Amino acid sequence: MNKVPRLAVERRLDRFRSAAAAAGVKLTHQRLEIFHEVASSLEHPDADAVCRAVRKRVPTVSIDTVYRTLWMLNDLGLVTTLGPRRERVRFDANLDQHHHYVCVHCGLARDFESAELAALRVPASVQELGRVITTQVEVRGVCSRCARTEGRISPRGKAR
Amino acid sequence: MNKVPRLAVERRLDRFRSAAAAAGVKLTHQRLEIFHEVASSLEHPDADAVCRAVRKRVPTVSIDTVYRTLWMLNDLGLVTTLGPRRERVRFDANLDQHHHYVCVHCGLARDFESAELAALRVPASVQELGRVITTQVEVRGVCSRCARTEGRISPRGKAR
DNA sequence: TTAGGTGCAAATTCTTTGCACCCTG
DNA sequence: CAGGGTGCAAAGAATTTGCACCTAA
Repeated sequence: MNKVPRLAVERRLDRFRSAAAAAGVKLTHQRLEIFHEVASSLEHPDADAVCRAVRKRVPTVSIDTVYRTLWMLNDLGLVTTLGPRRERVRFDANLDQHHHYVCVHCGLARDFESAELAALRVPASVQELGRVITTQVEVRGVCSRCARTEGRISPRGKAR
Repeated sequence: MNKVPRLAVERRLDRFRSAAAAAGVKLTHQRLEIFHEVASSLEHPDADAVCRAVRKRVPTVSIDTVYRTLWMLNDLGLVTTLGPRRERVRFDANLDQHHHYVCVHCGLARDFESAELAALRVPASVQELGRVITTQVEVRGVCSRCARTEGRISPRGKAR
């Protein structure tokens, strides 16, 4: 349950300040606290966890501000998401070892296999975290159909 | 937009039939159609897509039966999920190339880095699908804390 | 000052659950 | 025939949105 090194957090906050200035978004107390929480945590918290943590310092923050801020940070490229990217659960009947290519624009998903990937082993640091059950590669990109359709792609704009 | 080869679908259906018998669950018309839909699709459909497809053949299936069936198939180990595993969106402020270890039991997530993984390149078949933006490895397992707590782990039982 | 940001409450969306009837084994 | 399975309707949970007031720049 370590923390992100102080220096790294500072660097991230600085990056936020510049990005905010560049994008013309305001640096509110709430936003700084929300970003600080994500930037200093190794837990990859969800919105609710961020909200609860931030409330210790800003008791009035609301969950909707947390969501709005996190997605804004995502749009600014300052945070990414783990697991669901605003998608629903999807099911997969392919039980063979395989990996996924997912289009961040339309959600298209395809399996792929790779002997090279199948051969790789996870580093020792991972073994220390616990037992390993599966190892999957998730490649995110823009599928050729979307690339054709859109002049410019926003990895997560208004589109849902 | 190819299909899963007929033979592979048959094999999957057979596996379902045996697993169902072994687990003592009934092989209803709905379940067969639902599994057939997932087993023959390359799309990794979500519950709603499965429901719509199945309704073409069984107009009365309800979305809740689809959900119940899909999770049952998951519990039987006949399907897996892509992306969200019944989790919420989680945020990550680490912008360096890294990978994730996620405990399927408690949801603990940790970053890890690996020169070996960073060096690997995706197969050509993936390039054909579209442009690649990120490549991340997701290792799923049971963290040591959960392994200690639980005698036996169900990768997704009642626990939520 | 003033446009963008916040909190509140209400709306949405996705998913799950209770229950009475139905069908597989 | 018995007990699990299904559909319906309603509940829940997570996330988003409309709006009036607030505040950083």
